[in-house]
Amino acid sequence: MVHIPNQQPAQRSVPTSADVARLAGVSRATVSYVLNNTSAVRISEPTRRRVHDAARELGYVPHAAARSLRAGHSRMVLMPTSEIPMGLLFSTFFNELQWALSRLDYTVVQYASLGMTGEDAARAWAELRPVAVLAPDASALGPRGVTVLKRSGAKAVFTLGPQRVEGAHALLMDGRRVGRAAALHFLARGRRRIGAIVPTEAGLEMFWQPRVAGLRETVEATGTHGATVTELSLGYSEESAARLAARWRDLGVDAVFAYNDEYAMLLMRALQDEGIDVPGDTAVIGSDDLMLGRLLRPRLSTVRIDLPSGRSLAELVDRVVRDPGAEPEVHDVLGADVVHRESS
Amino acid sequence: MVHIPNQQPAQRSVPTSADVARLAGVSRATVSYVLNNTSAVRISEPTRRRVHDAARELGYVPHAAARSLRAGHSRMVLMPTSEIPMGLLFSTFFNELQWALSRLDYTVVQYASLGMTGEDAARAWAELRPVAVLAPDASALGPRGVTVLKRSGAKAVFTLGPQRVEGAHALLMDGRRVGRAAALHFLARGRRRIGAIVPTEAGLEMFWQPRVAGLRETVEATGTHGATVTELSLGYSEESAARLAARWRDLGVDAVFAYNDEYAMLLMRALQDEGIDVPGDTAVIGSDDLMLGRLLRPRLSTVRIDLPSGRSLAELVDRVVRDPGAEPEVHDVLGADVVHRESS
DNA sequence: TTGAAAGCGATACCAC
DNA sequence: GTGGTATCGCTTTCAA
Repeated sequence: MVHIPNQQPAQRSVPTSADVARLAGVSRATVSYVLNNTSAVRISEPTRRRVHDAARELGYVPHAAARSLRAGHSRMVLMPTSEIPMGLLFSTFFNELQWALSRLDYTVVQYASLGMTGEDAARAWAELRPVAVLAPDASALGPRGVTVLKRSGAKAVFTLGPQRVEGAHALLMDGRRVGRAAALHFLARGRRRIGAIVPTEAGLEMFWQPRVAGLRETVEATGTHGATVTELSLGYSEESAARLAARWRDLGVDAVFAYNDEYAMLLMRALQDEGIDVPGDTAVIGSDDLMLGRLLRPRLSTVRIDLPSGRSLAELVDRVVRDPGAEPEVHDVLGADVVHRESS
Repeated sequence: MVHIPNQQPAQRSVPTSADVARLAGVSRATVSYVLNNTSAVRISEPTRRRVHDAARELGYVPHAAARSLRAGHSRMVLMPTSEIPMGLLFSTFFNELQWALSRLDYTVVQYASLGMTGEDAARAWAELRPVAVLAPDASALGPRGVTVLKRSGAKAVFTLGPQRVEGAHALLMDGRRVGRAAALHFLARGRRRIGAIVPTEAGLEMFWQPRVAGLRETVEATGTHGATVTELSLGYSEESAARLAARWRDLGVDAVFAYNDEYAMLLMRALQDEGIDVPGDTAVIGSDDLMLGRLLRPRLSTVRIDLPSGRSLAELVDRVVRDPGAEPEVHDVLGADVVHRESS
């Protein structure tokens, strides 16, 4: 393509270390030594000065790609993101992790991988030659994907989520524990006919399915006589909640576990508007322990989810990067306990 | 560094196109042609096959850095992130934008730039040679920063936030409009002594200061007799809200604009617990139009903030990347209107 | 239709 | 102390 310098008179092309060298009257090697403060080589003060001045004058900035190509490795940590909006809890967690990693001098790259799955996605990620990959969804990666990543030089492959996968380290976040905590709470308080509020919004299955499964399993495992679990769909709107509340008495449910606090609050308000007493007629419990749940009357009971600190996970990642040979470990990182307030 | 292959027996190094060429018995050029489907060159079917097979067998994945180094440009869009957790509204917006960009075949990279400011940060970003930079905080970038980025080859530099900066395109999100909408609402309804709830949490100034400024300006501009604005600090906790509510009657405030709906809900509950009638004694308005505000009684009035779609902004970025010569434009993208419910 | 080779930008070894 | 130069992996022009 022919490039005619038009309105941009000063559109010089991007300065390279060669330009700096030329201007300073030294070799590119010297430029590199000075700018990287290479300790193995001593450069005279006047030369250093000339190089620094030249670099400043040209506005020279080193080229990260060229550097890591030469070095044969980078410090990029890849975090593929999915389109679905996770709740406040998880986005806070990911944010923290990201910051902790950058504090350890990693470059964290969030990469949106449009509807690819498994090996295809892994290949796309591998092109960036990340030193570590933190994939939120193990199922979409698969053992083949892990192999692809490792072959391409990734020293650490982690999955963060409800599943694990062969060959990768896992930060296992077992949502079933959330459902289990709720179930035990209800059963201990004599509730038997348990509803499970499930969001109709697409893409959230990854979060609610394990929670409901945990609820079910626990109810069945305890073998409490007459205990049942019923799934109930709820969209995130007042109308949807009103519709569900309108047929509530027919459902014969005396306790309900909601996917999270927001859905719980929505439902609880609709139940109250319908004249149903909470917790008298129906006990309600949410999850995530949002501050706002305390503002309702009765105050919302909830399952508090404990996630490890971003810092500790960043350190774990760092450790694996430094010792890539180690056997993949599974870290069970999700804790869940009931915060009993007034709605249950 | 000496590398002794120890526990990992199959630790062959990462395959390159040269390895593929060797295995397929062709040259590296041919490998490139085949794998990139170069239309300018026709390769015989048997050769294509051999190359593909070899690539598959080796698990070959091209090296993005090498490729873009050679190409002289990349399609990376850099979005520096700040440590502060923005609200749901903005994180949704950024998410959308990110996805829209990746749909336009850009690689979106979120980069955490630890406490650097201005030129330093810009230099760190420039090392990645992004084709575009979307910086959330104009003030921290500065005109010098913009220059650095452009010098390093960035075709589009955008700021997204309440301020603009010389040389960069701006997606101006003028928070003062939010305060203005609230002020007009209160004044029209005869309220005079207006409180402004301001979060004590650090790092949020960028969001609330413009809102409060807009509130102030508007009250002063209308010159309503006896109208005042008082800033009131509130931490995100029930205790903090209770403390503020306890001294409420002394404050003599008949209307209060909260930084956002969450703080508004927190305060409103505390006021009610203190026996203060909302909206009778004090009108309350929040902002962001959270669903949960509708669940309180009275339903929370709010200032709804309109942000443009991620898609339209992604297209704007794309347009500027394709025509980098264009004069920087300022796009005023934040709309604000009052949603009057019951608390005001 | 295929191959040889230049070159993108930075670094580090080896001479001088 | 400083400078040449090979090299990282890939694309692309030019010749064969």
